[in-house]
Amino acid sequence: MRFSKSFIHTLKEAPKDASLPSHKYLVRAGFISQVASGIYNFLPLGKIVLEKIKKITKEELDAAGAVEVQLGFVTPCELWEQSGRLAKYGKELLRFKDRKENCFVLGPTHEEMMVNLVRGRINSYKQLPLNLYQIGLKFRDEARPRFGLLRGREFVMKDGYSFHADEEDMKREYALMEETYKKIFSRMGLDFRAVEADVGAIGGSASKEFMVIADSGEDNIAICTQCDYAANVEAAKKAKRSEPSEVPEFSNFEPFLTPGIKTIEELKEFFHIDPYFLLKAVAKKALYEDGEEIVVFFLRGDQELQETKAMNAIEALELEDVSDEELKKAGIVPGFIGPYELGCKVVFDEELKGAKNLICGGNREDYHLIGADLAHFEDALFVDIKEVKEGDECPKCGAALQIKKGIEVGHIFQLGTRYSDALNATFLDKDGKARPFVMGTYGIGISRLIAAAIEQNHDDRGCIWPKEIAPFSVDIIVSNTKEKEQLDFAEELYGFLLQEGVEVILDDRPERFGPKIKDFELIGFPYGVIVGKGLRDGKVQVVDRKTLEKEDVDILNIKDYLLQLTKK
RNA sequence: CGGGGCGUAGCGCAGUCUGGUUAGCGCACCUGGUUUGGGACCAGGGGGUCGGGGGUUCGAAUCCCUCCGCCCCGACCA
Repeated sequence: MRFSKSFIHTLKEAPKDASLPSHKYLVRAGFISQVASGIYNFLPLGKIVLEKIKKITKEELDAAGAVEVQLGFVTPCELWEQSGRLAKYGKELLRFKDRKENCFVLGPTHEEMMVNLVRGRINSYKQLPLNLYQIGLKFRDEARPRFGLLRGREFVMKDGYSFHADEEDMKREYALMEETYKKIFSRMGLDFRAVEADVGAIGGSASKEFMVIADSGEDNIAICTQCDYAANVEAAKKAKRSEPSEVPEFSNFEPFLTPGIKTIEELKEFFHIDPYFLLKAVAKKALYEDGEEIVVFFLRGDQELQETKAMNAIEALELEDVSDEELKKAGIVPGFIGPYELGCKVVFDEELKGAKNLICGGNREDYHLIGADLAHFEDALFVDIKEVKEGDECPKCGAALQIKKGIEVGHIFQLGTRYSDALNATFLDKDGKARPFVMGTYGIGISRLIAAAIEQNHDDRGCIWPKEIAPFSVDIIVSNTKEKEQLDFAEELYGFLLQEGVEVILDDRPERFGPKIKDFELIGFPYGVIVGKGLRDGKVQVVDRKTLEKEDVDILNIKDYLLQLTKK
């Protein structure tokens, strides 16, 4: 492609509404432009990258035996009613009516459509398994779209759904998809981790997220520094700790006057005790489908509550903070909350099972209880509700965990029969009995990957594209297009590389050197060839975008040099 | 949805508080010339419903009402 005819328009200044590097650079370099909140145009450069990502995804999925289809973007409300998601999905579903007053939604995901497509066509266990996928637009009317392509309302997603006769076969496919996803993201040159994820209210089955490691990520993930353990903090575990060597001795279980001493920090000072032996109470308001209640979560004093775990523990839809006033109204004494005779639901962290020699709140203003032994609460709910922190021990190997930020670019899920049940999609098994399909579902954020790649690979000059998804691998810069020798040489090199199948762009614009090299750096082509003054001495310069190092190359060798460089 | 901010040329902004020539600057764009290895220079030029509607006023980008859009923090969300 010739730069002069390519509809590439770079900007010197970033649009003011961009904040993240990927957003700024993708707009400045002319990859995308904003249409409305969370909706973007893909300009020629952006389109090339998008197609490359699609292509890699398709190749690997096809190789794994999945089959591509394309479902309607506009889907009838009826299906959503059948699955029960029309109400549940809420405002994120963009609904509208056609001229005949039929209700439709713009598909935010396609479980319903895909199940509907398969039911009636697959009738026998002999036709299973089946893995169908599509790469296409999704629309979710997000409350707050942001960060450019990272969280748009309209976005490109690959979504796949597999159908199986039994759980075991579904798990086999799930493992195959995990391997396939790893191949896909590796080919794209990304630093990523497959992490264990929260399965949430759907429950029961496993789920993994694929995270591109980047500081601007919205998810926190715990990664083992030694083994391959990695998990979203919403699901991360840590190894069981051994008790501190210094155990406090309490002769009795009794109330103790602690005037105005409320926080863990204050208690630690007051009693000169390791917070390990303090019982921390975190009160939350839990919302359920049919009401709400106050729940108190207890942890050791040196731990923090992980809200997603806590929410799952009591099967709540949501947890909200409670004010001191609300607590008092419920007869709870903020600052002095303990498990004894507390008039609400309590949950203990699993680490507290059988714990003793504790200090806990006395449920009475200015009193704590010392020498508490949780053996009294044997029948209470003990589950993992604590947040994993930097430096905690890995549950698999015991080495230190580190916490990093990640951008979720893929998610695989053992779905089970949730949708096939709801939509009555069944097949006949060997015994001629009708059974619901056992399903898996697998997603990749295709357009989000464009932004994620740049969040991970950029410097203060612009994008640094991984080679596999870069728009063009070589940018031939003609330093001065009025110098006939330069232009002729560049044209010849351009023709040669095209013929050799190298993805090359020729910067033949009648600009000076400055803007051209700036654009090279901003757009982030992997290699630049500067055809300029050095030509007199029989040299051109090759620039590596990543290192910004320049190397003089003899014009007699440049063709081989470039072929070598861009060879896959 | 709660809190904050913004809306003036394709992009970035000044002007608004304190109403008053023809609404200005940088970049980009067009013409001519010079220049040509790190976002050139000189001269000339084109481009504006000042987000929309309503109001106050002799007079509104500027004051008031209202609607819309966009961004940020949070809540939410795969």
